[in-house]
Amino acid sequence: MKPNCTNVEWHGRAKCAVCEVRNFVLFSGLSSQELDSILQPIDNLHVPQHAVLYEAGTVAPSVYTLRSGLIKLKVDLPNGGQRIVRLLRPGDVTGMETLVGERYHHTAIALQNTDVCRIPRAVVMQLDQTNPGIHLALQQRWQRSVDQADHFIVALSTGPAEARMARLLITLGCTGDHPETLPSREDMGALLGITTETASRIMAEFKRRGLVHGDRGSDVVCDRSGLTQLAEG
Amino acid sequence: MKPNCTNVEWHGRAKCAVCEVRNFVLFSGLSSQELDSILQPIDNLHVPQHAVLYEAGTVAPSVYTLRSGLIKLKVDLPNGGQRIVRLLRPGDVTGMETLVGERYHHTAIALQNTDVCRIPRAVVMQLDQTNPGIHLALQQRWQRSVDQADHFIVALSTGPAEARMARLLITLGCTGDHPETLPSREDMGALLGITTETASRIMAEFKRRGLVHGDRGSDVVCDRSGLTQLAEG
DNA sequence: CGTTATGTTGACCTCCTTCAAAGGCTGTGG
DNA sequence: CCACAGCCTTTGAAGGAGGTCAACATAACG
Repeated sequence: MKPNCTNVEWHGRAKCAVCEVRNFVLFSGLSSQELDSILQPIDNLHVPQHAVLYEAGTVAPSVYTLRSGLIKLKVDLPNGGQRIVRLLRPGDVTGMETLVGERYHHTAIALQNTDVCRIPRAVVMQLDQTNPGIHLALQQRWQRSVDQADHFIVALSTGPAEARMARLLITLGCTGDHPETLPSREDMGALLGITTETASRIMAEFKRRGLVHGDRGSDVVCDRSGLTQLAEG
Repeated sequence: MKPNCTNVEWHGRAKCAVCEVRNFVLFSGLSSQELDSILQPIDNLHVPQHAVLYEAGTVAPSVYTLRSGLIKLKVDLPNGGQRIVRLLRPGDVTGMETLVGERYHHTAIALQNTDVCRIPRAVVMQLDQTNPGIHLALQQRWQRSVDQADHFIVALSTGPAEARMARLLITLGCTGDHPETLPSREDMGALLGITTETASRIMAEFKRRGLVHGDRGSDVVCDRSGLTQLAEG
């Protein structure tokens, strides 16, 4: 049986386009047979909203690429709270810490219904050694993690809460075009290092000022330029 | 002429012990000649306190390893302020973003008198391809950057300012044993996302409570257990 | 020495947290 | 279908934490 990635009859295959691993492998000049043997161990998983993809401290040698949805990486604080340190969007890779260590450093939880590919660490390591394309892609993913972490420090943990919230909405891709599904107020708080109540108050104020228009529920459309202005002040 | 790294007559060679690049190269089974040709382009630089090692946005294909001293990586904020996103200590590597892009993402400034090795990116890339040991070391360095960035989010940007300051002192290795040279109050503020005044007030309060004992100037000895208790509350 | 950065302290006010209560939305069972 | 429970969100009031602005002290430096 062919692995999902190369099986044209698999219904979820359209989303593979964002999978770096598959893309690089496909263009690496391997034979179709070699290709299949490499891709075989790659599992496609559906992670329902609020489900845990992996838990901090767990030993499980797998790397994940996000095909659709939204995932938060959080760490639990000694006082019982939590702090979200990264948001994963389609195309992002997570769990790379298992390439150099054995345990996950965060707990990964789906904020929306999400599809991921689970790639055994051995597969990544093998490809990394034999395929220069994968090698570069891996480095880029690593750097991307660093960049995203830096963004959390600079944009989401610096300045007054209002400006941070504005930056969060922009980061989430809340444009004026299409409605965007936002995280809960609690998660917003954990993202920005503020309380749930403050997050709620700020969002309510944004709605009153017309910076976000709520088409009922948590689906909103944002005033990009207005938010950008707030983000800088 | 022999490169510094392998020249036993070079006065600064003692500090090479912390240099991952050198260590891995030395044990890679290369001939002495090959070794020299690889290490030749590696420059040793002294970076005086307050000097800029590299500037954000600059194109300069070099990676640096820190041999001694302390360096801050900062980004400039739109409002004129600055935010420190990482601290580099001996053994750390920085500038790895130039392995996958061309520009530095931060400005690197020495907080103390510092010694670094400047390694052309081409050297790193070549070693990365030919030497599995270097390859793993690189990945570990990348992961270390991610871990440190996460630490800045979780420990230095979460909770009340007092707890964050306590965590900063612990992070800086302020034990009860030997006196530790601290950054300026302004830099502490940029590290924690608070104002210089608040940083000063908290440190003054710590001294009054006997959590840090100032042997004049910015050299202090800390009460580790007391700080640890504050850091968790 | 004066001059200039850096650290300290005070007063005031804003922002954010805390604690509490009330309002909405959803699912479930009668 | 309705009632009710449970969860999330919103809002209020009060207090505390941190920011701002300003004065002053102290140390570094020519």
